[in-house]
Parts: sequence; C-alpha cells; structure tokens
Amino acid sequence: MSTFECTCERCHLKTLFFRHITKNEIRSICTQKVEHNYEKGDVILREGDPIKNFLYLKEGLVKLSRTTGDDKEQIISFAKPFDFVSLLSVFSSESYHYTVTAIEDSTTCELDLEQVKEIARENGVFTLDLMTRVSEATDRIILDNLEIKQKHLHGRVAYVLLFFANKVYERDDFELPISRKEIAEYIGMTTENVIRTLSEFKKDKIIRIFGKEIDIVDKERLESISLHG
Amino acid sequence: MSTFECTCERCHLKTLFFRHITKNEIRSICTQKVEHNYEKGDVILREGDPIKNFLYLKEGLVKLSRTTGDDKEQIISFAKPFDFVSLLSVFSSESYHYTVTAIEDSTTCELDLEQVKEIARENGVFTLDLMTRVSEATDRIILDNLEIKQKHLHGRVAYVLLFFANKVYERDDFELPISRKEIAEYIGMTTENVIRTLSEFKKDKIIRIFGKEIDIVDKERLESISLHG
DNA sequence: AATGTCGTGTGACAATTATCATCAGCTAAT
DNA sequence: ATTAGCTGATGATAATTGTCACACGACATT
Repeated sequence: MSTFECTCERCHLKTLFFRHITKNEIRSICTQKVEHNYEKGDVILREGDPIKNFLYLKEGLVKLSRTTGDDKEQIISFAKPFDFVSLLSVFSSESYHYTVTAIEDSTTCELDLEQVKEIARENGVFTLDLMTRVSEATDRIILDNLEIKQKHLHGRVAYVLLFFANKVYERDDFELPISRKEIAEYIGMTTENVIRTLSEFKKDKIIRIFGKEIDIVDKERLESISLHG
Repeated sequence: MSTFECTCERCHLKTLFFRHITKNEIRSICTQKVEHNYEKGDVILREGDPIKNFLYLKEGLVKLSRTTGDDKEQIISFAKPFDFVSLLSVFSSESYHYTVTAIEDSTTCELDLEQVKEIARENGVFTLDLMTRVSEATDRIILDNLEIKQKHLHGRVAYVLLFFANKVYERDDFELPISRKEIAEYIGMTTENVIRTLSEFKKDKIIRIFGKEIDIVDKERLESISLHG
C-alpha cells in the first residue's frame, strides 16, 4: 500500500497549493506520508472515526456522505483529485461527520494531522494558503447545495449529469460512477423518480443510455432544463 | 458610527477566539478597527461587493442570502454575535457571493482584510485558530442545510422555530425576526405553505401566534415533528 | 380620502413527488 | 441450479407541494 520512495518534490499538492512551504517542511512531511489505494466501493473514512490524518485525493473520485437520523444515506458532495477529503471538519472536530467512499479506483495521500498543524503553526503563509483552499471547497459545497435546492426534479437530474460531464470527465459521454440510488441521495429525491427522469430524457432524445453509460446528445436542452426545469 | 476609544482588550473576539495573538498585533488591529451600527432591515454587505474588510458581528442578528438565476431570494444561513459575517468567501474570493442583511439591530466590527491577512501570515497559531472558527461555521451551514433537505414541509417549519427558540433566543416565546416569506426562502418552500403550516401548528395547539410573536406551547410535539414530520 | 404596496391568511385546484407493487436482469452464495 | 439480493425499470395511486385567486389590515404616499 505505502510507497517507499519519496516523490513529494513532484507532488501536485506542493506545486499547486502550497507554494510557500520550505524544503525542510516538505521533507518532514514527505518522510512519513503514506499513500493508499482503494477500489471502487471501498470506504476510505467512516463517519465517527477520529481524525488523525490529513487526507487528500491524489487520484480517482470519491463521495462524501452521512447517515441521517432515520438511517438514510445522504450524499453531501463529490471530491476530485487534489480536493481535500478530510476537509469539512479536519480543523474543527475530533471525529469525521461524514463517510468518504471511493466511487472510482482512488489513491489518497495521508499526512499526520498533528504534523500538518505543527507546520501550520510555524508557517502562517502556508496556513493562509491552506485556508483559502479549504474555504474554496466548502464554498463550492454550499453553493452547489443551494443550486440544487431551488430546482425541481428534472433540473436536479440535469444538473448532476452536467456536473459529471463538465466538471469531472470533461466530455459529453461518460460512464456514470454512481447508481440511480446515489443520484437520488445526492439531489434529495427518490430513486424511482431519478430513473423515470432519465428515461424521459432518453425518450426526448436529450441523452442516450446504455446501463451506466451516458451520452449527452442535446446539451443545450439539458442546460436549459438544468436552469429552468 | 465609529468608536474613538479602543476597547479591543475587552473584545470577545480576542478573548474567545484569538488567544494566540500578541499585544502588538491587537493594538495594530485595534487602532484601525471600525464599528458600524445597522438597523433592522439594513443591508450590511451586498452580493458582488469587493471584499475589503474582515467583518464579524458584535451584536444583533443577520441573514446571509443570495439571488438565484431566476431572481429569487434564497437565504443561506443566519449569523449570531461573534460569527464571522464575511466568512464564506473572505479568503477564497475577491467579491461576496451573498448579501448580509440585519434582521435585528446589529453592530459589526470591521477590520482591514489586508491587515488581518498580514497578521495571519506572520502568526500561524492565530491563523489556525481562525481556520478552526471558519471551519466550524461552514460545517454548521452545510449540516443545517442537509438536515433541512431531508425533511418535509412540516418538519422544516418546526426546525426553523426550534432554531430560533433554542439557538438564538434561548426561550420558547420570542418575536420572529423574519417574515413568513423569509422562512420560505430559507427552507425552500412557498410562503403560502409556510403560513398554512404555522396555522396548523396553531390549530393543533403546538404553538400560539400573535403576529410575529411565537409561543411554543408543546415543545415535545414540535421536536417530534422536526425529527419525523 | 384615495391609492398602492406588502404581509398575512385561506380555499380550490393543478403540478410535482412519493409510495407501493411488480418485473426483469444480473451477480453472489450455497 | 436455485435462491436471495440488488439495480434498473414502469405503472397506478396517494401524498405533498405549488399556483392562482381573493380578502383583509397595516402602512406609506399622494
């Protein structure tokens, strides 16, 4: 699972976000960082687990979810490479408020949280960078949830399809990494209605469906539905 | 509007959150901080405004809202004293993504953002404290929205009433600081249905209503509705 | 005093969404 | 090979929520 050679110098995390970290700090983190591989479906973190590590996604795709009071799953958000997976509560809680599950084969990079905090305490510029990143990510989650909230069923389903097409795969045909049930858990509707809506989109020749394969045929139409439908 | 005497030493902001700030840093912030008073209904910050200051609420109650694509208002959250009002995007965007409006007479304390950032860069412990606070606040917003999302109309209205009773006023009779329309904008339902639901609660002797005065009579029942209704 | 606007309140009806039942296909387990 | 369980799919029906219409009072403006 863990790598033996140190590749932090080439790590995107460093070059993309943490421009203001010293060589020593990088080395200190590097010598104890651990990479983990997960297969699609594997649970990476479980709700209630103590927060010991600072995780980011190096490769793959994950979902953040939680269990509601009446034992239903609710998907909070999806995270892509270089998103911080342990971001929602990492600096404000002792334990995770949500579960992280791989929805594609994924690789995480785990750093010891105390060590990251130690660097943060010593290096304010690093911490400010980090805060900017965390802030962007939580902003995104809040805005996405507000967007979804104001839409009806059809608009919500269209929004999810466009999310995967535009933000995740950057192409109009892709394999849906989640089930209809999971779409429902994300947009707050029932599985049956998600399935029905996809069928209608197909009947109206807006998309083509082959199992989990989605092909967006009439993107303008789908965008219009996402906005006004 | 602005105060002439420096009272930062007694400021809750310092004692509560910024335990790790030096006397010099406090003084430096203090000499240029500005307090503003707002009356109920006043707009404190407007969506799209450039972010120049770091604001926190010293007294009162505010709502955070945004305008959706089809020009409807959507309330994101409410903020209480010592919440950071300019928190959602202050470190991740050039301009506000939302409007802040006083829903009770309020006082803000404004610090120059660049100066706060300067301190943050110099003082990692301070920044880590700050990040913890920002993180807690955004976590709260996300969790509240998820809670509301899984409930039906009745549960949502009950949830809002309990929010004001428990979290804001800490008593079971209070004057609702917002209109029925604003409740609707927060929970994502129509004004008519909010009014109807309040009427039903009244008919069922769960609450008493005198205009904006709310008196929760049967709190257990209301809590049960919030959870399962 | 007349007018307009806004918040509140209620009813009738339409639209949206959930629930329940059923079925087919696939896969894992025995 | 058979069963059990899960996802996907569709229809009928019920529940929930939205829309439209109207009414009333408070309040500000003219």
